[in-house]
Amino acid sequence: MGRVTEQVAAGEPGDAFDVFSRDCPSRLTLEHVTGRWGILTLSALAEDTLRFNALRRRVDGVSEKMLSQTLQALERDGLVIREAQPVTPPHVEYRLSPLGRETADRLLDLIRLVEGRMPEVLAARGRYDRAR
Amino acid sequence: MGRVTEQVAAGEPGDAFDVFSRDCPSRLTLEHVTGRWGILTLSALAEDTLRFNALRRRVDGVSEKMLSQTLQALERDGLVIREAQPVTPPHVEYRLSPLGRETADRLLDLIRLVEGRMPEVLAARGRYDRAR
DNA sequence: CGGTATCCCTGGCGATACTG
DNA sequence: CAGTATCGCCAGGGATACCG
Repeated sequence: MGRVTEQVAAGEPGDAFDVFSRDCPSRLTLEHVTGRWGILTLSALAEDTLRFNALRRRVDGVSEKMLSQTLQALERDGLVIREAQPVTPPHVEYRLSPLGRETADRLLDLIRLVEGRMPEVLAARGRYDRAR
Repeated sequence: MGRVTEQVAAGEPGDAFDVFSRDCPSRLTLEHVTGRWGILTLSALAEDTLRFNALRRRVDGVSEKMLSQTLQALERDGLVIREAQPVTPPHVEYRLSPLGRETADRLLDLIRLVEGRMPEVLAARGRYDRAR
C-alpha cells in the first residue's frame, strides 16, 4: 500500500512521490509547507495578499531572515508568487498561486481543528503529567 | 480578524487559541502535529495500529530517539494512545485517539495533494532555478 | 521598504551503548 | 522487543549590520 519503487500504475499518480520514503522530493516540499514558518506564512497569505513587512507583523515572532528564506522556498516550489514593482521605495507583494491556495486551504482546515480542540489537548496534557 | 486577546465571543471558540500569536499553546501542538516526524507518524498510524519497530520501519529515516520523543509528545497531547501489555518480550501498540484520527485525516489530505502535484512543483523549481 | 550578509550559538538530531 | 541514557556535531535560526 503506497510503496511503489519503480513505476506507477496509471490512475494512482500520487504513489510516485511517496513521502514515507527517505529521499523522495515530496518530503522536502511537505517540510517547506508544514515547517514552523511555512504553515503560518501560507495561512496568512490565504487571508490576504501581503507585503513583506505586513507579513512579518502577521506571523508573530518570525525574523526577517527566516521569513525571507521561507518565502524563497515557497516561491521556488511554485506555491507563492512574488510581484515586485520597480519603484522607489520598493513595493513587493506576495500572493498564493492556485496550488498554494489549495495547499493553504488544507492547512487552514488543520489549524481550525487544532485551535478548536485545544481544551481537549490541554486536558490530555494535564492527565498525562499527573500520571507521573 | 482572529486576534482575540482577552475574551472570546460565544460561537467563535477557535479564536481563543490563535496560532498566529507567538506564545499561544496551540502553536506548540501544531508544531508537534506538523513537525518533520509528527506528520509521518500520525499518517502511518492512520493506516494501522502499529508497534514501535513496525512504526520505525514505516517512517523511513527516523531514529529510535526521535520516534520515541515524537510518540511521547503526541501521546501527551492526546492524539496517540499507547497500549502496553505486560508480557515478556514487551508488547506495545500505538493507535490514534478520535482527535488523532481527525487530525490525521487532515494531514493525509495535505499529503495526497502535495504528492499528487509534485510534477507541478518540480516544474516550478526548474523555472525558478533557470531564472538565475 | 525590502531585503541580503555576517556572526554566533543553541538545541535538534543522529549514533552508540545500555537496560528491563 | 521497546525503549532510556549519553555524547557530540552541525545546521537552523536569532541578532545585528548593512545595501539598493
